[in-house]
Amino acid sequence: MPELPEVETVRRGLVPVMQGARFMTVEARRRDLRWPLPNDFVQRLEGRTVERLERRAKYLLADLSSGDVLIMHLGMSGSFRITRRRGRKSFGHYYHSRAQHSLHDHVSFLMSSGALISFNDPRRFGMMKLVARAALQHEPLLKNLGPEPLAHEFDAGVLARLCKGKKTSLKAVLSDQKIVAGLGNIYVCEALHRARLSPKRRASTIATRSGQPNERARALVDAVKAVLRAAIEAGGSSLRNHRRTDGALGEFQHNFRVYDRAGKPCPTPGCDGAIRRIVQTGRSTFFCPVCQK
DNA sequence: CCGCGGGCCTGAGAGC
DNA sequence: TGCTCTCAGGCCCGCG
Repeated sequence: MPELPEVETVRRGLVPVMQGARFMTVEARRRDLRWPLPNDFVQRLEGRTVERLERRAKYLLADLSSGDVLIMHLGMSGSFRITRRRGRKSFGHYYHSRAQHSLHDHVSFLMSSGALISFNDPRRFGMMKLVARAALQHEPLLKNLGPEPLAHEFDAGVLARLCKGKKTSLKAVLSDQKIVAGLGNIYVCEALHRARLSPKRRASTIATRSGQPNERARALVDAVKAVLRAAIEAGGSSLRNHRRTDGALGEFQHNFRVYDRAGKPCPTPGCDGAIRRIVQTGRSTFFCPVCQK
């Protein structure tokens, strides 16, 4: 489900109720997420304060007063929902444990801010993991991630160097979290269309032989940044599972130019092509064969 | 090292 | 209505 804009939308929703707040009660109803939650999961959270809630690629990172970092990932179908704790303060635990949780609400946090945060994930491809902050740079989930696409360090030169000599497609390269971290199937397709580059194009063709960026590399980096910024602005894309933490839908799906639009006319001004769906490395790709070269 | 396909899960939607 | 089939926004692993 969630790519960078959706995860960032979730982060922004959680910050007001999590950052600076303490875990009062933690419940793990289902521990068998992508990987099992550790046995001491609840104890290592309860009583701790979230000092900062950050995002790296598609991971949420909660920096805790204990020196641990809670790493969270939404997988394909994960979402966080905030409801206000009802009743008197002393009834907090009662309402938490008896809360009207629904099927697939696997983990919940009752925070000192008064918020009840529920993690819902039907497919259970999501995960939560606790690691010591001091060991974070060795964390296997994070250590091989490429640059953040919205950071200054991600530019045409960096992308060109990473694509130099690569025989694989631009679609595969942009989907690779080791090259650039945070894009997924939707935003790769959307960025390539904005840059007018074919998803089938060999990645090496955005760099000179020496690895210098060409005009295509610049267009692609600009397109990636633009589409991500616009999608964050719109609260992400809601296809089936993504919701903002207040339950509202994201809006960026209304701005898709190619994703899930097979057969529809290409939105590029002056282009009379129709959007096509093909399969690359097992996943759907949507593009316009006329204006994307 | 690199790229590909399979697998992990559940649910929605299409077609019969 | 209900069955079967396909597909879904991610990522790890093993294979060649």
